[in-house]
Amino acid sequence: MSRRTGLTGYFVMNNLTGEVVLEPLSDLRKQRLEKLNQILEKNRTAYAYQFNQTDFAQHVIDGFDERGEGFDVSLSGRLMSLRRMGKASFGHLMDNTGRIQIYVKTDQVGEDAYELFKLLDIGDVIGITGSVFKTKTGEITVVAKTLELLAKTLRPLPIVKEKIEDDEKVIYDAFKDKELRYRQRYVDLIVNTEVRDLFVKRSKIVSAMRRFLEDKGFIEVETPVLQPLYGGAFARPFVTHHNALDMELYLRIADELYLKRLIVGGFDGVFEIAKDFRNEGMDRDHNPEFTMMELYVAYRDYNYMMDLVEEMIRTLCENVFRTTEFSYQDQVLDFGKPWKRIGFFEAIREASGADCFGKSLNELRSLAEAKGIELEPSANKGNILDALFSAFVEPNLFQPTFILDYPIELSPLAKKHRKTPGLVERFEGFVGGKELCNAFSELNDPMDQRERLEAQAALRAEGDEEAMVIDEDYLRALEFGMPPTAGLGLGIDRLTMLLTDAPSIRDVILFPHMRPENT
RNA sequence: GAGGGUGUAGCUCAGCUGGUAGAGCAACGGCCUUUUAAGCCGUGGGUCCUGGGUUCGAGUCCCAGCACCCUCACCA
Repeated sequence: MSRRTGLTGYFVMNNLTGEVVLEPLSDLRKQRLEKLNQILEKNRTAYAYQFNQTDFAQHVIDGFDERGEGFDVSLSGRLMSLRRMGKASFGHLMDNTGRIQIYVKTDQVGEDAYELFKLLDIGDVIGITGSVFKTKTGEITVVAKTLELLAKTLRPLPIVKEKIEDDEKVIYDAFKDKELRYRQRYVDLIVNTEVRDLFVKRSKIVSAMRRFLEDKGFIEVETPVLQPLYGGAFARPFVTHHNALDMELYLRIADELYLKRLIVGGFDGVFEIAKDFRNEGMDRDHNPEFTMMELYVAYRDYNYMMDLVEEMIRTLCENVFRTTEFSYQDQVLDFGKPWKRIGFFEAIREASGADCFGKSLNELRSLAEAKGIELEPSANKGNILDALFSAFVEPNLFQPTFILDYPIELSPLAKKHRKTPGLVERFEGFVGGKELCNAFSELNDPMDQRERLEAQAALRAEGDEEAMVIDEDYLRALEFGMPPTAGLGLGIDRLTMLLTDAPSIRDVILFPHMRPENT
């Protein structure tokens, strides 16, 4: 928070302490404010109300061959480069579509407008009208007939100079400090066009997914973010407080239990694309809030869901990217073929040589320890299997793979396997070494579900903070009868990482979580 | 949580075994009406992340802290 105090400094409040201090202005900022004053003397305002642009940079360039020289256009955008030569200047204007060169000279715009132009800085938002021509070096350019300032920048933009050499864009002194880029994403987006492109792709991925699901007849719904009980995943929640009700509420860790209530209610196919919140560690694959797509379909099982995931990802890749092959961290991913399918125990056996199926807790413990896994004394069967899987199998699952038929201990909401006791009908999809999605034939037997949640409650009582809590209303819903149902959760952020070759989840989240800035 | 790395001008970075801070770009002033990393001449610009300590003297060495990055651990 700050308010302007003339030309000597700003009063700035520290967001953490509430302390207000006078922060002196850097010379660069003093110069900008001085320019603003000069502009105001001749121009009334430096912040316009509107501008009617008729064209966009890229369209002007693309349409040049057809429309020819001398075509009149009006454009608005941000001034991104400036080459002044006395009474004439070149620069580049960047708008929503791209960059185009502009040419401003006194005898075209008039002296008043040129005087104003001299006070502009890189980063200023302007509107121009003018006609299109090609310079003698062959660049399509708009020569300005009128020029107005739409918004003055008071802070210097990190200048990124670029040159086209052999059709390759060479960037000099890129704005690349990761901390600044994440904290001031608005600057990152202005200056680093590939960042902007990535988030456009993310948007297209989500809308292609939505279109695919709607075309299948599923409907999009919204369920509570603020929940009196949380469930649907193993995770610690964020806790908040409702003042009027004077009660604790949790930010959801998953949509699952509410969406299945809707299947009970008679919807045959529902999905939700929304934020979940998990109060856990952060790393390159985890942000405390992240976007999940969850889908539930009545009368189907996990076999149907595997086919659907394959079809959905393939269709989405074709529609958005026109390809099913993606380079991810120097390897090639292929979403065009059916995914590899392998059983959970089989995968562990293949990767580690340990045959864990049907073993007792003590047998599992010695198997794991023989393989060099360190275990908490309190580790249960689920923990040990999970540890073995994470250590030996998960890092090597690069090509799209479904791991299926998990031990029942790891999956309290999944239906028992129809053939093999001790397993549930569940699969997880792994791509690029990451867990991308998780699905099961949903447990719809209310008595079985109660027993499994009670087992979770027992774990909780022993100190497992991530074990699930018993949700009586959910059990009541199941007692009204839920059709056989297939359910899926798929991480949108991770999918975006894979399809845009992003190494960190922070690169696909516009405003990733950061510790507070210490100003 | 552990280990490693980074933090210097608006941006990108130099700065040796300790001697009071530098470059390129940007900015400011001057010249320049087809330039494009425009050019030429000139000028200014710093809480060297913060706080302690050692020292005659600290950007540099020591201690503590903060932020970010990487690896590992934890965590579905």
